[in-house]
Amino acid sequence: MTDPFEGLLGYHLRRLSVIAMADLATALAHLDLRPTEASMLFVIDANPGISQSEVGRILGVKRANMAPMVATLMRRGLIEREPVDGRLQALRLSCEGESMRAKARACVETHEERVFGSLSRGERNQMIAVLASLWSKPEAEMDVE
Amino acid sequence: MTDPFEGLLGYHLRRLSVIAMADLATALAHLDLRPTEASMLFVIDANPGISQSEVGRILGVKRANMAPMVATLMRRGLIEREPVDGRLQALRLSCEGESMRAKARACVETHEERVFGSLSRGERNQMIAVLASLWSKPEAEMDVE
DNA sequence: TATTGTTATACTCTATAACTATA
DNA sequence: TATAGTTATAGAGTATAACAATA
Repeated sequence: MTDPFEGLLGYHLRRLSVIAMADLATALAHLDLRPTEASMLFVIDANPGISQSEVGRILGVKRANMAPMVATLMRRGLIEREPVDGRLQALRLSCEGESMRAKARACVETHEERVFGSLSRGERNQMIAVLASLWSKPEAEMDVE
Repeated sequence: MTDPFEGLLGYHLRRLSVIAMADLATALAHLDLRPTEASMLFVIDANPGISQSEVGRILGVKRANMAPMVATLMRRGLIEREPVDGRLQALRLSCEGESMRAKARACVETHEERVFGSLSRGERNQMIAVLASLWSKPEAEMDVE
């Protein structure tokens, strides 16, 4: 029988994405981190003093769902908060947070090698360029909130 | 600031997959179908007489979650069931199911054009080949149940 | 002993709505 | 009037466990 998904890019995109996410989630669980929490550490590290709304905007996570995640990272002492004005709060990694970020980064890179190791660096970069051009374009059309 | 996700294929894979799935879900909602239900119609159409366990195995959906979905499609008169032996049930599309499958297929193709339209057919096929080689390989290592 | 199909149930992720405090 | 942050809650999607019937 003919494969009904043969020409459907979206189908294959999703199947691989699900497998990759499951692998990443399992790997990060050893650090007691979820994928989104690790991403938050990466974004805050790259943008010290960023607000949590902005982190959510970058990652595509809604304000309402950011609150409990930030609370969790605060409770664990991985990030610190400092008021900028009456409503903005600047987020930064603590020492433990920076240490955790480094471990998470290593974890993610091992994961990438495990899942995408059969592709050369050049092939991966080419894929990244194509994927990024497709998902970072629809910002205007998509309703990110 | 440097983009912390710049070299991470998995990140871009997921971001695009989420956007694509949201677009597909919205499009299929006009037919009152979820993406997985549409996929089921495609698989049953391509494999008349297939069992629901086998459909689940192909799509990566667990037995326990297949039951209510099959029940829904039966209730709507889109698929029919015939006992093969005491435990296997052969699934087939009804007339209405075949009509719905055709509509869903058109819907999916329009969706693919909308999301991936900036890629040539050749680029898409190349992407599909790479993605398929990555996700259809780990069958052995992954625990699909 | 392994498999099909079913039910019940829990957990995660995400979405909406409403609220406050502030710009 | 718009935005930041919070809380509560509802809805998908997916996970496990247990069961009966059958191979």
